[in-house]
Amino acid sequence: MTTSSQPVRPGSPGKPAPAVRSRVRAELTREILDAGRRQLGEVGSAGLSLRAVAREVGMVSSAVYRYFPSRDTLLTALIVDAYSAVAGAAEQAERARPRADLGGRWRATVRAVREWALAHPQEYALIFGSPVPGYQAPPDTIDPAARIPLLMIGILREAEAAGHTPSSDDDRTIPPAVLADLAGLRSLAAPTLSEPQLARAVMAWTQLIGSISFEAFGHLNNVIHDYASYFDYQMAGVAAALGLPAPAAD
Amino acid sequence: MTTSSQPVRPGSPGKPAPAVRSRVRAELTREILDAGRRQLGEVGSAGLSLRAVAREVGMVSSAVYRYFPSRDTLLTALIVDAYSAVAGAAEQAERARPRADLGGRWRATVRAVREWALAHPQEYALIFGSPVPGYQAPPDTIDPAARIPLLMIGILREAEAAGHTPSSDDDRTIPPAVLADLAGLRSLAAPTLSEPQLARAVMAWTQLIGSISFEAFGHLNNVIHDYASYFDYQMAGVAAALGLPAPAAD
DNA sequence: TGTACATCAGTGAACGCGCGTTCACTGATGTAC
DNA sequence: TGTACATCAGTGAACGCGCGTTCACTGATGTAC
Repeated sequence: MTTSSQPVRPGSPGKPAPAVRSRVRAELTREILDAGRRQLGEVGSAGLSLRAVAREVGMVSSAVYRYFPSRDTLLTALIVDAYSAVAGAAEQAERARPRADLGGRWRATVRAVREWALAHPQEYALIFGSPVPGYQAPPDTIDPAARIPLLMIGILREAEAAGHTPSSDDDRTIPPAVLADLAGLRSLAAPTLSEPQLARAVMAWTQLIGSISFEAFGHLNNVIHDYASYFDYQMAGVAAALGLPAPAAD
Repeated sequence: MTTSSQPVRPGSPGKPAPAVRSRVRAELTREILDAGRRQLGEVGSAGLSLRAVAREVGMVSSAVYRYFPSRDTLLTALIVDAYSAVAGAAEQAERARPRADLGGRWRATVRAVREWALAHPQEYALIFGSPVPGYQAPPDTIDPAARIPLLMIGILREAEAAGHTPSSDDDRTIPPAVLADLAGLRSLAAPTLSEPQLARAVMAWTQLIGSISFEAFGHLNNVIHDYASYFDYQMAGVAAALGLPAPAAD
């Protein structure tokens, strides 16, 4: 979606420069997206304007239409990019922990999401805030949006395989309608996890984004001052409820 | 904020109609706000326009300035109204349960918030979604925004007085920075609640709004289909963690 | 009760602005023979 | 290697639109004597 032209290796000296044009095209596409991202940071998604983006890239406004056929297409590309960026940050942080440190991998994941959100507030708002009115997210956004939840579920599956499961203090019976939804999710993403554990996972995901949104949108502004500590405390509780072991010492 | 003119009893026949003008003014102020609310439902907060509101009320656009000195003032009034509306809905639902049914009062509160959000998605997005870019919420919004959290804390205080406290399975030590913030909150709002319980209360508030936002903004669109059941299940877990008794039978 | 003046609500025109999108065009880059 | 043609990127003008806000004005409602 982001770059629809074929990738070209920059320095292949054999062939006589076959795709100068397409290389330039890819570069400009990226420049436009970068400018759009900067725009987003200043005026938010509803104020994103093709003309302002064109101005920043140094083009005339109509030229942008060679790259994105409409404002909504550009917005979609930015949304996909944002999902990919936050997922990439989370995956990278998670990968940096030793495989055996399941608690540490979980913590690295949630911390990375929070840190990315604070570093890119408008991009975060674009994907996790109110939907842009009149804009319908195309299916292209589904896969990138699923990466973080899948990453979290992956950790839980490994934890289960390693014998880490929640203490069964929360053995409420699950209503049938909820069970049905969870069964569907299980068949899609996590055949080995139990329904109660899957329910906890979905709630953990909700709680992660809910907490970051409260911080980013200022809803606990005069209540919690050291949000990093509060967030860690909150997420440690979530991890414990999921049966994850404490993180290894740093 | 909403209505700055003095209330006038419509049918006081003694005095010779002292304030026809101010009564008309109050009515028109309300009409403008209603139109603004309708606008909001169609185009979202960023697209809210004074001119469109004026058109809907049947005024010329400049006439609106007799009632709201700028677009942002109108937006603020709408935000305050939205906070008041959702808080009013929650308080009313809570009040309808028998005082002794602490679990039922809690459940009525969270359900009322969810139902109000689903019935007024754009107003919900206005107060709990991404902040309107370039708009700074004035202090007028703080009190109405605090009503629901205070309602929830009130239930917890009564529960504590009645001997309902969480089973101490979550007796993690709280980091000092978090403790300090919670102590500040306690002195403001809930002198009798313990810090761990206050922490759980803040998280419950986060989880409530996080869950409703996930539903309203479509983040679990193809995962949870029967969201009402899922929401009840989730919130029952939160209530149990807070030590609240199960709701009385309906 | 009646008149003179002050207050206020609403009008209509105008300001300067930015927006998304279309279109005919120029000139440069690539391709086929 | 050289020429003829096709493709493509970017230009500049124009379209029709809606926006927030200001301002001098008219006429109706209220107030003081």
